[in-house]
Amino acid sequence: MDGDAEPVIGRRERKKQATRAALREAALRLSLRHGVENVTVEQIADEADIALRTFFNYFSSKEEAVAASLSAGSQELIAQFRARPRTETVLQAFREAVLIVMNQSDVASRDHIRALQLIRASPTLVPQQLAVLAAQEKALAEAIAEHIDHPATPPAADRTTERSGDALYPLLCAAAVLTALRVVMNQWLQQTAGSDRPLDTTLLGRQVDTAITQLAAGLDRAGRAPG
Amino acid sequence: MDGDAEPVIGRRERKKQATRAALREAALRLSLRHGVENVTVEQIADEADIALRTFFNYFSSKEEAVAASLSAGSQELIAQFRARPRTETVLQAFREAVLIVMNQSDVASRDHIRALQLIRASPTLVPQQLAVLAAQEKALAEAIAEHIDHPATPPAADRTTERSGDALYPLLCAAAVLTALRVVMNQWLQQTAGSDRPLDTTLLGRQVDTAITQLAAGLDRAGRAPG
DNA sequence: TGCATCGATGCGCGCCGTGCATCTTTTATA
DNA sequence: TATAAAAGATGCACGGCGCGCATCGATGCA
Repeated sequence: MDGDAEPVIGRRERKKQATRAALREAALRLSLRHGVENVTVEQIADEADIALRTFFNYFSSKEEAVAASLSAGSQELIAQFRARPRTETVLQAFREAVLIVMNQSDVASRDHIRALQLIRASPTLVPQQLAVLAAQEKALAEAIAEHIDHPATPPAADRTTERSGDALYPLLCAAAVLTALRVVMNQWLQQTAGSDRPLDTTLLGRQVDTAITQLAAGLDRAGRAPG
Repeated sequence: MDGDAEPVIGRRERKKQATRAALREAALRLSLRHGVENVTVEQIADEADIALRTFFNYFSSKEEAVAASLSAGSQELIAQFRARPRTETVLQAFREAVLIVMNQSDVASRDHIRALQLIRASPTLVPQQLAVLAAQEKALAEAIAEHIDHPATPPAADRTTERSGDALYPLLCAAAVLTALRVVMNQWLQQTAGSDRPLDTTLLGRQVDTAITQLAAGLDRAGRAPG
């Protein structure tokens, strides 16, 4: 949320961010080159020209360092969702936010995609991806609650009986759409595996639309017709 | 899927399963008593009276050993879903399967709940839980595809253009309902935290219904009414 | 009964993650 | 500017982790 852009940042803070970025990028680069399993923390620290001990001041494992590349894009998605006008429904707003983030050809965005590709290639990182998503869920749930003007923590504590459905909605909706996005992204990454540069976002956009449409339609289906 | 019940099982296989179960139960018991962080693999092996080295022949970490208690319940849920008649819609069938599994007062089921409680208490295990869910997704997606009579791998490979929506559905639906179940279970475990024995499944049943109903309704909502 | 197979075990090694003490850089203050 | 305080970076050491390897013993089979 308030992650960026205090105008006054000392040299100390800048160096910390630089160190963190160097470690994050080194972890991603080496893991893409040699595979996550074949990279040691010491190699990552050397590549970034940082002491081994210092690595652990920033990340508790190499997996966490790689996953850090995901985190940025995740927060960006939440921010874009919050920027959508309230005239849009929740699912409409989410769709637009996804497309905006996808079409950013940022450096951070590129690393985000690369990290996702890496995760597809190495099952060790799947839990990390899902952990990032879990954190995203909480943030998006709050954003959704605000979007529909449903205060997250109602001051009146007496109506605890039947508001359970309403209290559930933001969590459920956030979890569902992020899960849908994950499924679509996985399919898209699978289809575009191998090709490096172009990254056809139009196809991804169509698939996001398909998934959100199905969610909005209720995604129930009848069983096989008898006989 | 085919995990159980060849009638002829030699002593060797039985001992293997016993060893695995002993390690799994020891890991869960010690973790519940002392917290996951404060338990070493050596303690688990000692508790189960198994050599330390042998532990790693079965699990690659204590987290994996604890998560094994989840896996059983997960597979049971898929099996119950497959057993539902095709006259039920996908979401109806899933709801019934969940309730059946929840009301089993099995020993395995009890361990399943205890493992979930343990996960809530120790963030180290969240990735493991999500990893189990990821595996569940794949299995449930296949079950859903069969339930709606949608062959997972159609022999005709020519219609690759517009069947993307249909191919997406099982994955999307499986991911969505399992995510919903996870959200509801987390809320329920939070509410019932502290009380050991009763485990009010009726409340859980209501919340599962609420979540599935919202999914079936499309879970879209309008933004805050302007001005 | 003898042999082949396979799991359990002990040993050793390299990596992981962290507490602690120290050094260096940055920031605040006189 | 000079100097002290604060905070991050680094080196060191230690215990746990995860696994390859060789060996032993139990099991299954002829």
